[in-house]
Amino acid sequence: MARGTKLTAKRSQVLEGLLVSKTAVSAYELTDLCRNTLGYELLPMSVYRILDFLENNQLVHRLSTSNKYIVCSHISCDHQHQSPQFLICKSCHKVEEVEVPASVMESVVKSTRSAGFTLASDHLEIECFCTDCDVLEKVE
Amino acid sequence: MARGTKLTAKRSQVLEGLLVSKTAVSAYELTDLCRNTLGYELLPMSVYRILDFLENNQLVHRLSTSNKYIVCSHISCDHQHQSPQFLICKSCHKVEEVEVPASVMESVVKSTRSAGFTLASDHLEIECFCTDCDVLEKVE
DNA sequence: ATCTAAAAGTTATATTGTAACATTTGTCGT
DNA sequence: ACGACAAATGTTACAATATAACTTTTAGAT
Repeated sequence: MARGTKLTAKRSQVLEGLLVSKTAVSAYELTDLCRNTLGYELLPMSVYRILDFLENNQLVHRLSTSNKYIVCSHISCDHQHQSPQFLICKSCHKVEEVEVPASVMESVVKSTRSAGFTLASDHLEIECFCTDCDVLEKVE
Repeated sequence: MARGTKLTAKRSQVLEGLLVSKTAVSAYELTDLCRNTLGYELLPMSVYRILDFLENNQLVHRLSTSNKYIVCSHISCDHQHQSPQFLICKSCHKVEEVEVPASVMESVVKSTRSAGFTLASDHLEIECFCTDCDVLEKVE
């Protein structure tokens, strides 16, 4: 792991919460999950801080589209991967992770650069509806 | 405009606020701007509702990455455009709009479909740092 | 053992977003 | 024009999210 890096007990607990969770969760949802399901004593403030740490150390992704967090799927690898692209259901927040094709990433980097910007995220987020929710959307 | 569609006085005021603003703004920022700079009587609740309306009528884009709003740049056109891609400065929220290359959009649609998802947004959002803020980031 | 920096605890509060219900306004048929 | 109905807006209260500021604890280093 990078520097400034100790995976303390509390941090492991939060990470465990994320590993247990099947969907992306908010800081508060994660706090509840850790307390109610796993029996850990944690307060939202700590969870926010720890999520910050975990994000900085590439252990979790923060989905800014939904303000939720999801564990990095390559948490146990030590080699490089393509950038992840998260398909996020707007309705139920189910998340599907796929790799961003290199060509797409190149295009994004290129347009970013030529506008004088620097890429600030390690992934792409796409707002979607999953199969289940898509049906519901149309019924309503 | 689409159905259910009346651009009332209040709605115009909110739209005017967005047109005046140089960066993407949150609902609360927009409320302040409308009240303080433009002298309109508006409450956040109304602004939320009106922004909803404006979004549904393709007059504004909601940037879910930052929960801010920006006026649609093609507000006065009647022809079709490529999907916009917003480069959003994480720090100062300056927004640059560029067109998404057709090939990129195809790829996104394709990966979305093959995961069984349906695209739910009319644009892409890329988190960046602009030139000014990028420097600051590195100094801190 | 003591000093120090990092981590975690604690409390309060700022910010953002919505629910629920009341009132006003505009549109339509008669 | 009149009443009826729907759409829009007003109003209040509150839920949910996020952070600031300060205190205490913990883990290493010397």
